[in-house]
Amino acid sequence: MAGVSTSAMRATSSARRLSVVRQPAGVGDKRDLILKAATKVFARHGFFQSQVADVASVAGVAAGTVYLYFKGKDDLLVSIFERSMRDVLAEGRAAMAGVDGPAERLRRIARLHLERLGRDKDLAVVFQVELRHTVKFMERFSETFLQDYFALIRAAIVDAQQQGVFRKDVSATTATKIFFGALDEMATNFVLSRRRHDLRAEADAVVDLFINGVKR
Amino acid sequence: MAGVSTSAMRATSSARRLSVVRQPAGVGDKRDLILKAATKVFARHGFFQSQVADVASVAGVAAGTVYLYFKGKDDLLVSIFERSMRDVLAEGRAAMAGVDGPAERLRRIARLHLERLGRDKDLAVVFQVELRHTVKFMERFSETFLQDYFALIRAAIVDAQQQGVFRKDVSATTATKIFFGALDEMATNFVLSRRRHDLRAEADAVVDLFINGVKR
DNA sequence: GGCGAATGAATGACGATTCATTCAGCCGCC
DNA sequence: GGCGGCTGAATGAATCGTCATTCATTCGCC
Repeated sequence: MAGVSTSAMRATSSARRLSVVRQPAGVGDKRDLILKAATKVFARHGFFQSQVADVASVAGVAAGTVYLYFKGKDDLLVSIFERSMRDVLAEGRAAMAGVDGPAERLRRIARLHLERLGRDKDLAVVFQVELRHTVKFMERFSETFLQDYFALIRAAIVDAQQQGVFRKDVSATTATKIFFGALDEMATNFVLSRRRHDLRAEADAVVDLFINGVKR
Repeated sequence: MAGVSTSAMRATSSARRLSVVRQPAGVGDKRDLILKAATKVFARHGFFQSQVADVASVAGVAAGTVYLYFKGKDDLLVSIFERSMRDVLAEGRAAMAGVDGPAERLRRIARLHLERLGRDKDLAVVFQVELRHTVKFMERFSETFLQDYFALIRAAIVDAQQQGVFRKDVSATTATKIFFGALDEMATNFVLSRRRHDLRAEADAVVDLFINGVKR
């Protein structure tokens, strides 16, 4: 515990070099540090079983310090969510630019989706499990993140339909849910299993099946 | 509240008629009553936000009574899960019997899956949201229920592959996850939205897309 | 010396669980 | 048939632990 504390302090102070205003670098770093610690702790023990004091100690700060950066325990979860969400959507939109083939677009989304979660398992656990604690929370989750994310997928599908590449007799909305659902299940499976997963291959499999079906 | 209490007592005592041993009928009823109340309360407020006292009061019993039937709060959740699970699997297996076409089998599973959840929204909420609180819990969930449920789906797919109706170049396991994931997302969507859903139609859409894909 | 950041012990609330007590039906005895 | 006492189910107020949060104090830098 002393070790964690010490290294955390070293990290903070070294990041503070040469800035006139100390806020930006220092504050950003500590906020990040706490958020990262919270992700880890929540992933390992679950949100309700985690104590703020644990998060603080993993971050190498005192319990009270958490409250200098966050409104409360809930705010930690919300912040983890919002930060990642911003990144995902930005990355997703960027990846869409300049890609035309609908199959290729869906493949990009699928790979991005699974590879991002594959990169940070703690984050994946928080997204697949901890963020779904409450209908209240999930509704909020849906209304912001999913809304936009679904729109991204849906746009690719609608385009393909208009180009005559995809069937027009399936609702784009339904197809979107199915595509997302398949990806989400892959992610959950990855989170729950100890085996290694070739997430890129799984992403491709989802796209293949979504487009071609299982029929011979 | 007095009303609830009274009717609960009436139910109990009326069930007690003419039995030499009073346990069986009476106990079963009260356990059920509490379990039903727990489903409702957990669905509305979330497991961690729910108090045992609330569950008790909805069931029309005193807080302490809950502990005569269940080991503790967790046990309520686990029991809801296990009871439904038993039913679902039995119903699923029964529905498989005597159906040959793989498409038809999948359709049966899909309809059963969504229609069951559609029938009792509180139960649906508990299954889609509350049962996924913790990686620990989800692992348990996976290892029992999903294991068997996946096997049910997988068998249908493997059969179809062997009959030459489905492609053999996709892993049956992967296909199973995708199929389940799609259904699960439909269910979650239903749980989170206020709109009415034609769950039978959605089940059919999932099967159609799963088999034929979106390609024109 | 003064300032803001950080600390962490103390507080207060909350809620799961317990258990001493009540209650109702039933039995055997007179 | 009626009565006192037994049994075990049910009660719910009190207990006990557990944290989230606060805030008086300290720290370290300009």
